[in-house]
Amino acid sequence: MRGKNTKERILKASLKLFSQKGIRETTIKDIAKEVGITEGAVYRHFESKEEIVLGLFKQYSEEFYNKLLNATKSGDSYEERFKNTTKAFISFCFKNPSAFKYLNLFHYLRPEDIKHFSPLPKDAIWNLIEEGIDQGILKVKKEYALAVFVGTLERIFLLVEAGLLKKEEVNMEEIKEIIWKALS
Amino acid sequence: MRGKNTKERILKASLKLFSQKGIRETTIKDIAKEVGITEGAVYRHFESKEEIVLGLFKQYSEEFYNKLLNATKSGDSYEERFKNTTKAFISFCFKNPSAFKYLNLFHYLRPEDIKHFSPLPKDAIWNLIEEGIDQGILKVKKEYALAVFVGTLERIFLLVEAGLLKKEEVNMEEIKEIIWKALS
Amino acid sequence: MRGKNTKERILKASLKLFSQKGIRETTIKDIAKEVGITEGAVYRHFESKEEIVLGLFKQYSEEFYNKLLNATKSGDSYEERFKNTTKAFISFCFKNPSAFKYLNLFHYLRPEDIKHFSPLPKDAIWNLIEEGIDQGILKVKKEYALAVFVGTLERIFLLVEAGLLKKEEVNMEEIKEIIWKALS
Amino acid sequence: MRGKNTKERILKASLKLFSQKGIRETTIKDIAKEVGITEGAVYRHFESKEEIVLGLFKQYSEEFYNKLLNATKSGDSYEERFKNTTKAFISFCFKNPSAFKYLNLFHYLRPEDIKHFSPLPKDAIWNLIEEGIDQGILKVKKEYALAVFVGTLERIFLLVEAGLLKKEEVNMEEIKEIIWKALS
DNA sequence: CATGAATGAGTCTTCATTCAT
DNA sequence: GATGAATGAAGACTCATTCAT
Repeated sequence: MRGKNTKERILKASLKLFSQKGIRETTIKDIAKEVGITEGAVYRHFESKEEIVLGLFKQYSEEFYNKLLNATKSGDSYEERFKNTTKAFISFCFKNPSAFKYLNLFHYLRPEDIKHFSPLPKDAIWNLIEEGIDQGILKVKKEYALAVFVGTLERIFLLVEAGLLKKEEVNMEEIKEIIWKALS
Repeated sequence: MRGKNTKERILKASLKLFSQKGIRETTIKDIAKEVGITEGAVYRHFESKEEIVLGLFKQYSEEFYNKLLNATKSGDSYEERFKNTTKAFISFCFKNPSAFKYLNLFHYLRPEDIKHFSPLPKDAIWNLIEEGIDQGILKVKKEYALAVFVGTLERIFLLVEAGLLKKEEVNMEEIKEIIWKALS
Repeated sequence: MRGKNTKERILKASLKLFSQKGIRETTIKDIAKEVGITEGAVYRHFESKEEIVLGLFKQYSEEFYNKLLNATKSGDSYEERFKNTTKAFISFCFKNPSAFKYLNLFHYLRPEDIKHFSPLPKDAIWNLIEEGIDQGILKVKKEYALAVFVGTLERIFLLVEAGLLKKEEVNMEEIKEIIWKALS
Repeated sequence: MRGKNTKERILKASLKLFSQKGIRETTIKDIAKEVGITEGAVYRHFESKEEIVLGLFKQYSEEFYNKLLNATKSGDSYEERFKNTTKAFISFCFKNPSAFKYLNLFHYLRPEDIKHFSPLPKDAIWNLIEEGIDQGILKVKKEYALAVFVGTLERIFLLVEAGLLKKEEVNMEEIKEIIWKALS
């Protein structure tokens, strides 16, 4: 074992580059260079570029899902659980901006691939919303609720990424209130 | 007649393929075949693939911007203008799904390229929102308002594209109300 | 059309190199260099190396089969047809030594691939032999007869190729007599 | 015990794989896996893949030669020695099909390499044939005799390998008669 | 002696672009 | 204006060989 954690380092470098430049635009050589090894070495750890691509999606998709799922369960009232879920969402975005960008990339570039994975992050939110509607707390069509929830938070993230909004200016409490007001 | 509008046909075919498969995944040969010409002929109308890519962005970005801008001006009250803008947004999405998907691709894959263009569709919305805030009608931070507006509508579109929401079920009136409630 | 008959020239060069060095040992670059083009150009004419490999097998396998089949039908007596078939075999070998070597390569390297092709050269001989046995002219098990016929002639060819026997010393008449004696 | 005879086990595994898939198609990793060791370990026993390739040829070429040579000497009459040699040939083929296929591979893929080795199996037969001709027992040109002898037996083997002839149906006595009739 | 990570030189294949016709 | 053959620079992947452990 010459390098330590090479597999992990490859995944990390891949995520970074994929989210920065895109999947097709990132070559195995780019990844190898970022890690500090040669192209061939990558293939000792992964059978193909596709394995890296899908492996990363699976890993972060599950991680995000679990974070959201936990949040949907933590809190005394429905509203608190709702709030915690928006927090968890925003929190994941900003702690793993590369991962979040990467996951979103799939909506546009590889919608077909997404179908093979479950559960997906949105499923956690979906369930939360359904529950809110069943209890009469949320008052809008569930698809609209999902769109407001996910769409708004994703855009907040993109505005920060684009430099149009400062990270420090992101006030989770306020954002949660806005979404809550829209749906209830 | 056959050779007429070849440039337009190339753009149309490119948009279709780019939005379906991605830019990198679409070759000049693919485009030529879709148009019914040969590879070399494409280069009689465009200097490079990049010219097509950016040309398309410019064209639809401007078209979308203009549609939105007009909408922000048409209506007696601010609320009506706001409503008309959401309608114009949704309307553009569903009439030009390829173009909308294509424009969004740039947020993830080529954020740098976007900066060279102005005005961008969001600028029209941005102005509308600023105005609403100045007049005390909208009550939230303008970045949040933009996030809710654009994020929600984009997600509605994506849900339809993904088959999770039927086009017929999209009720503009209701959606406008939700956004309006969130921001006012 | 910059070069003439490029496709044909690729096939010719491939056959030559494959039969000299083996299929795996011959690269697309080797072939391109032999033809006087670049690697990429090969792919305008063939989708893959495999297409060249199998295409060549099919082409010469059929040609050889047809030559043999015609020979099995030309002649008044069975013996004369038999003789003509040995002549046709030897004749094909020496006129197309590359092709013959190439076809034989498949017995050792790609026996599986052979199964997908029919008819094969040996089928023509097989039928001739069966007929001879049915008529009571040939007196040995048909598999043995095939082995003597094909094995002997192939070895004659290999001895010439190896420089152990001069082409001019190959006396078809005599060889036919030997085989005939063995089987009748 | 496990590490014992590793060299032999590598050779055995290599022969098996080479004869099944071809030399180029067999990787050091394949061989190592078959033996149950790792790639690096192979290089503790052999300096290169080429050393294995040639080592195997040498080993089995000599073994086959010796078997044939012994047979050419065992028997009271020339005819009996001739018969025993055909038996020895067939016997070697069927007891070591991998080795026989492997040796034959060289006729097509690496004729140059063969020249460096002597004696070769055919030399034993060559001498037997020359003797038969000198004694006036065999009546055909010696090259033809060699072709009939070796070609026929090799083809018998290939027919069995291809599943076109059952091993049980191979009657050495009869085959020897056919060859003898052809040459005497 | 053995491991298996890493190297580096290929190998097949793709594709934007050029250019002779 | 159009064709499609050819170029040339990459890109994904392979594999014999080396080497740190």
